[in-house]
Amino acid sequence: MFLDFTSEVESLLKAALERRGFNVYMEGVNSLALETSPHADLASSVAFRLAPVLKKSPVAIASEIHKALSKSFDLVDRVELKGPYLNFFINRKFLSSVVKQAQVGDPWKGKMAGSVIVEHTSANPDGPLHVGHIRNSVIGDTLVRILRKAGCTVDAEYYVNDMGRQTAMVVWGIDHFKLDGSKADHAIAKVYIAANKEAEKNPLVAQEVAALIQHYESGDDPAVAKKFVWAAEYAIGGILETLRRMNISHDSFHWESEFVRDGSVYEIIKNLEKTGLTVREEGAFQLDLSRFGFDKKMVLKRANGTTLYITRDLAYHRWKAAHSEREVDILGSDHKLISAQLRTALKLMDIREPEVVIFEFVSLPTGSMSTRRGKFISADELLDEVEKQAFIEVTKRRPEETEDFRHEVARQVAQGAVRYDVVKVSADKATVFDWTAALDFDKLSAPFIQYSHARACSILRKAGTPAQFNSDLLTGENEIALIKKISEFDSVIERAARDLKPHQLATYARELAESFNIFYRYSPVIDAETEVKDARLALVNASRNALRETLDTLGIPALETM
RNA sequence: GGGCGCGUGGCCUAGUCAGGAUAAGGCGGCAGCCUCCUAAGCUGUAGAUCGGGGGUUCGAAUCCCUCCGCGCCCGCCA
Repeated sequence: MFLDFTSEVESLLKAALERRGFNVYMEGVNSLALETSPHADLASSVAFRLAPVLKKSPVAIASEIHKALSKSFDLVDRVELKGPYLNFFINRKFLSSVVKQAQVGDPWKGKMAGSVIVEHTSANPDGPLHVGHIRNSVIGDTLVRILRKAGCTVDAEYYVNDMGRQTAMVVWGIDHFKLDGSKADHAIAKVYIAANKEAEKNPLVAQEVAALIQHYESGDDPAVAKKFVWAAEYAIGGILETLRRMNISHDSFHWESEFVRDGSVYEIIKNLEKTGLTVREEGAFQLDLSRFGFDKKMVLKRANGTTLYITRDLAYHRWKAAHSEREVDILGSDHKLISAQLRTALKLMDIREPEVVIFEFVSLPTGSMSTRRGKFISADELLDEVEKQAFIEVTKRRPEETEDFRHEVARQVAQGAVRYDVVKVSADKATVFDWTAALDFDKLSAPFIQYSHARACSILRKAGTPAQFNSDLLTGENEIALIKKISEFDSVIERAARDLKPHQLATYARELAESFNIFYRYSPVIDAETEVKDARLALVNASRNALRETLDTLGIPALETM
């Protein structure tokens, strides 16, 4: 696929540069200055980089390189010299091999290896996921899928914050108010909000909550421990149900308490003590990171002896580092500082640091969300509404279908629409939640891509896949553009897996669907003359497979009819 | 006040990390395309001093400096 073409161009260019003795700039990323371009399948502007060193004009250098290029090509058709640019073009063999490879199996499966732990969602068990949380879940789950597609073995983990103040507040809330029997996570939110309200007017609540934390951490009261575990499990149960609605699941769960019970939190504290950077101030045990640019000290233990989230998280990260070759954390922008401190502390202990993907906040038109104040739009509500709208849209288009069919399509369209809306935006862009946009199923959305896939399936249902075909007959501009787009899947995956940027795959998915739709519009398949028909059917099959794999990697259902 | 992130047509966004050859999509606007494989589609058109200013460079949306605006953080919360 495209990576094969890329590496051939790289070796051609490298060999030519060596032949001319131009190996000055052969270090570093993209030293050959290769890029995709409207002027070529792959273009190099390396001549510009060599010009100041060689003291010659870029045009002259490009010309010399061009002359020095080997003439024996495999996937390259020709190299055109265009002023200072070297333009590489793919050949017929490449196009044919893409169509052929894409007929069966998963030719885009990457060659990356190694075990990766991706921690995502890890929302506190104090309420349902809201439209901000799902940015974490969708980015995380999409990265899990991308890394797997790239060839890695991935463990998706949920870190359950059962020891924090929020959970203690929930436990206190359950003791003083009634869970009302609504969906577990929503019921938990109600008592949590009520408890917070109570705490605002009654200072005794804070004391009781602190006592709960102490008892749970010391393990001296089995009844308290039972309450914490029950509350967290109850809330997480509801959260997982919501995640399932979005086609998201975790492979393993680690509880904060696990790292207290096995003593590793205390080992961490001991190890940090050895750095000589710890101090006791006002009774609290703290780590001074000022020499690394953090003006606030990192508190490891409260004055009352209990540990904090950050301390337990250090222990969890030590465990993750020991059980993987690469670890990724998905965190909201409110964790920027704390995660930087965490990485510094890990470095001090000589523990491998995680790669951290930070996403910016999702806010409401009325301001930022808050579970504690009950100010949020839940993921369940969003999914319900989107599904309702999708049902209306399906019914408009397929009124003759059964209600079951329309509901099932609506469910899968909604699932995709919600995921795509979230993943299509780069993580470092803050967004404002907008109902109108969320309920719009037009071009920059999952249904657009699902629809292309369904169209391909429809053709294949009618005409089948050809046993024999001659892909050299696929010479139309739209056909060639589509084949190229299909071939790019592997390079998109590799890049997204390396940079941890799932939105790049979302962009690719849209482009792929667009290419297919244009082909669909201009290249009739079923009515074409036999040989052309078979070749086009093969291309439809290749497109269907590429669309299916792309959707699958985005966690979006690939509907065969909609 | 300090740290980090963001600022691209009326609105939302890609491109920025690895500087290159006419700044790319969507929504909305206007004008077209269903005797033709699902029109959740396709085509055309109008609309951008890439937040402002300076700098580096043969070349800057992209790198550096500075200013402005917005977001997040600066808890013995997570």
